[in-house]
Amino acid sequence: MSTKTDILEAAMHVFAERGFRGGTVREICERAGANVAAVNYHFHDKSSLYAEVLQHAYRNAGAGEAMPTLADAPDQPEKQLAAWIHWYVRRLLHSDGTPVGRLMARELADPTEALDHLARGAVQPVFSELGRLVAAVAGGGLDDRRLKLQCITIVGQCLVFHSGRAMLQRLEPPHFTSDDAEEIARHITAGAIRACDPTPLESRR
Amino acid sequence: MSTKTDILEAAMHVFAERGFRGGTVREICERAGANVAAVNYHFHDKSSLYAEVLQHAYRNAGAGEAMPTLADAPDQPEKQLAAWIHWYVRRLLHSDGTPVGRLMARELADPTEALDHLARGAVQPVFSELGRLVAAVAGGGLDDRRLKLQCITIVGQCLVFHSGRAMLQRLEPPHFTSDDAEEIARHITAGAIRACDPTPLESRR
DNA sequence: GCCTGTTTGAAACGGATGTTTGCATCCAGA
DNA sequence: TCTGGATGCAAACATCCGTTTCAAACAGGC
Repeated sequence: MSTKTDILEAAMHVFAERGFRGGTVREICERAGANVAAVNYHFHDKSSLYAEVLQHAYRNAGAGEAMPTLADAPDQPEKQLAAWIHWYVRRLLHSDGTPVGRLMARELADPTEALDHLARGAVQPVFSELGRLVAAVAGGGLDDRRLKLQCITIVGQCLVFHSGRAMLQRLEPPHFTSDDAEEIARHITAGAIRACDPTPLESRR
Repeated sequence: MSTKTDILEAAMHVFAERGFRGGTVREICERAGANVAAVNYHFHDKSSLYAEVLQHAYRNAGAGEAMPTLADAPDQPEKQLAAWIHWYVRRLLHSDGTPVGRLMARELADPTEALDHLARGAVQPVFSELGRLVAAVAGGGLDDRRLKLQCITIVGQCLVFHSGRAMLQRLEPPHFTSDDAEEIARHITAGAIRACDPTPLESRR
């Protein structure tokens, strides 16, 4: 039974590094110290192995800190929103352990049928909680579309530091690494809270 | 000379659909109505063809519409920043013709050596212009790191509507399509201009 | 120890892919 | 008309990949 889990672990890293097509079963098996035929014996084929890798990765992803929610402190929505953004940024940048972030990015660039299950099961709850937090900070001053827009742009600001990392590193400095997660989170939080302020743009001076 | 451009055009669509590894020389040539050896004759090899496709796609993206710059109206930085964001969002979402967005997303998820050239040649100028615009709107009230942070988060907010599209469509409505480019751009612009306001967060009420 | 079902291993298979080769074709310019 | 370089084409080549085969090694119940 050790061989099967070894292959699963090795496949997770190989698929995260090289993608589904780029990752070869030979590299997976070599990394797992197993024979080439082991993949087809323990899993039916390469595709089934990939599906199990995704499930395994997402199941073990929430092993870290718990997501901050509005219910934790209903009277301090701004503090909870800040905590949520900090949690999300740290989750994205501190990819110690399972490289679930890279697997996710690859799924977005090249969606398979596994993305539907992932969206409903793992992403929607996180997104819904962000919606509750933003709505609470805004105090009901946002309609559905503006609320959704605000949530998407918050997530986008966090995501770009991970998904766009390869590009950002090739542009001119200053650069931002995982050590700057707190600075990044503070910046995004400040912008998000200001955006929830119902004051019109023209009267801010 | 027609064969070379035919191959370039066909390769752009094939690489956008299937990625660099997934797109085969044979499919490209079949689509271009050329022989398999044409790729290695006109371009050195598959990698060089891919690099030329990336540059060609990014250069011709949103052809006809020039990037708004600060130099166009140095006394109206906010208006120019709004124009820049609108231009960038429209460029990302209205991918009529060249599928530059999908190519970039794939390149970010799976960087090749072509990304270096792309970053220096095509992306850095666009990013630098955004930096000038944000600096002008802020009126010199931002240091290097905060300026860079602001630019990255602006780009991130635009990008997420494209790179995260597959996921966003699978979440709960309301959804945003390319028809909502103007609404999206206005939302991002409003947030960006507020973020450049040097007023401390606590005194906004 | 023997039998039975499970797991591992080396090798090979069949197919796909990037690239090369050798020759045919075209087409200005002498 | 002849020529030489540029281009196009069919076929072959070399390599890599996922998968299969089949026999050996193993584990546990009798």
